[in-house]
Amino acid sequence: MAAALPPTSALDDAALDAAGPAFSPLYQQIKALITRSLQAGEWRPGEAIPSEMDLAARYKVSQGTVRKAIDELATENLVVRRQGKGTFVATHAEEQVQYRFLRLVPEPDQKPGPVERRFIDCKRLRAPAEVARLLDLKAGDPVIQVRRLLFFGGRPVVLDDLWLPGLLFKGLTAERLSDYRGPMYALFETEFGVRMIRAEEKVRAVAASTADAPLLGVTEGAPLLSVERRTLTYGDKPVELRRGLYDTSNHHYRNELN
Amino acid sequence: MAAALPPTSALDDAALDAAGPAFSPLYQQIKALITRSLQAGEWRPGEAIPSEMDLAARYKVSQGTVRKAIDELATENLVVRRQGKGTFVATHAEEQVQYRFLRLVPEPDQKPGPVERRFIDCKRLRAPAEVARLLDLKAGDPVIQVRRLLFFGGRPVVLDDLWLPGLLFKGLTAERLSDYRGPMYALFETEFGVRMIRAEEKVRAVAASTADAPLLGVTEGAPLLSVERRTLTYGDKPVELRRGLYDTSNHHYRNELN
DNA sequence: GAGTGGTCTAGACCACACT
DNA sequence: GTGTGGTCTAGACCACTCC
Repeated sequence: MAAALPPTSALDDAALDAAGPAFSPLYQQIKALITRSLQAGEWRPGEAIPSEMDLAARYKVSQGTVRKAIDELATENLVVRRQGKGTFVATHAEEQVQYRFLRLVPEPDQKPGPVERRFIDCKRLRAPAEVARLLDLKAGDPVIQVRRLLFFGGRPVVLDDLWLPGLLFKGLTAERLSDYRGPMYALFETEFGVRMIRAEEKVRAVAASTADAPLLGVTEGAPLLSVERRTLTYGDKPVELRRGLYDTSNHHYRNELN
Repeated sequence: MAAALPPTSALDDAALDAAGPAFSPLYQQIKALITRSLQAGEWRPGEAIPSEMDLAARYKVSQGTVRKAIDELATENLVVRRQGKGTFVATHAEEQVQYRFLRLVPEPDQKPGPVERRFIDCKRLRAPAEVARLLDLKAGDPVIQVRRLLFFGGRPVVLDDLWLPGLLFKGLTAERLSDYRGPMYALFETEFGVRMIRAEEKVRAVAASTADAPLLGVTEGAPLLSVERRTLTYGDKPVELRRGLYDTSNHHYRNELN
């Protein structure tokens, strides 16, 4: 580790004046360095990162220290370890489950039918104050709004409204969304270099509005699950806002508590 | 480790015929042994377990192996590590947050008022088929049903219905529930020796029924969040079934996706 | 067989809490 | 000071994948 400070090194007073503890374990520093390389695209999604021994040599630390750093990156789903092969940059493209963040599952008695998508709208507009605030933008900044339906077994179940920062997603059109095979987040990752890392969701029960009810094939006022998602990329920077309306007649939102 | 098999030890054919891989890392075996002691109550909730060095000596393995076992137990919230003090058996009694499993949070504009509880009912009955199935009981086995309301800032927000295996919770009465200060799971833990480890929840949007609406102070048909929880103890044994109805006018169900 | 991640060990030292 | 968990190291061997 040439650049990083050893844990016990003295710091000048100016550094100590800065906020936060002027100390972090070596493996945390290594983790931060690897994360920086991931963010900078030094290794592309799906590719292998250097082996633990290589990284240990690069950063001048022991393999065990690199291992602990990678362990944490793996539990945060930034990388995936595969014994005998290497450690790979996580991707939304080659995942076992289609939608990593979608917690909606069919009731046990339902047949898991095929999933279809229909993009209703994709337009550019100026960010309303609330959207701007949640995306860390200024009100009036360009944003892209996308509206789409998800069908399970031929029936509409999810109505999604998305807001994306216009600057990050230049050139996004309804056509590109429709043509792309695979999860939307995989397209964002490969075409726009925006990697969805984690998300926060707020779930509520709401009544179907006059406008939304026919799209989901429910009666006006029918109870729907409202799922507001704020999706973050590296450094907890928000890059997507999403409001989903779920018809939970034959599906439910599944969650595990630990 | 006297009893546990070394990772590479040969097994006779009968053992190989049994389902599952006939191998687990040493630290997993240690983890299982510690878990067994936790389950058996060798150390009570809130108490410290032996130090890593002591456990290493007891099981005849290195401290690092014990450490890895405890690390996993800590991430599963079975124990809590405190630097300089020791490792402690997790408990619902002395927690920073009142309700570890309750994901309901007030809207940002709401003042977080005091939480009050009101127990409406606590009766013994025979398990309906569905309840029995989910609790791994036989239909007709004795169960205890509890109904209660949670108030936030004086207003009813959560209506809970619980089903508990009658054999595990002998002597549970509405009075004991009302008199107890602290989370219900803490009472279960200290009075009945039943430790809630993790849970699965199914969330849906439903319309308020004629019977439930007045309890929550909403109009009939108003959209409510239905939260079905199945709570598990050691060995993933189900020990509680719970159906909550949440009024999400001023609160929401919060979730983090990774 | 070579290379990768996974496990296990033994020992050193650090940070923290109690006494 | 003593004891606890937390970090870091160096080396050995195992399990898996691919050539």
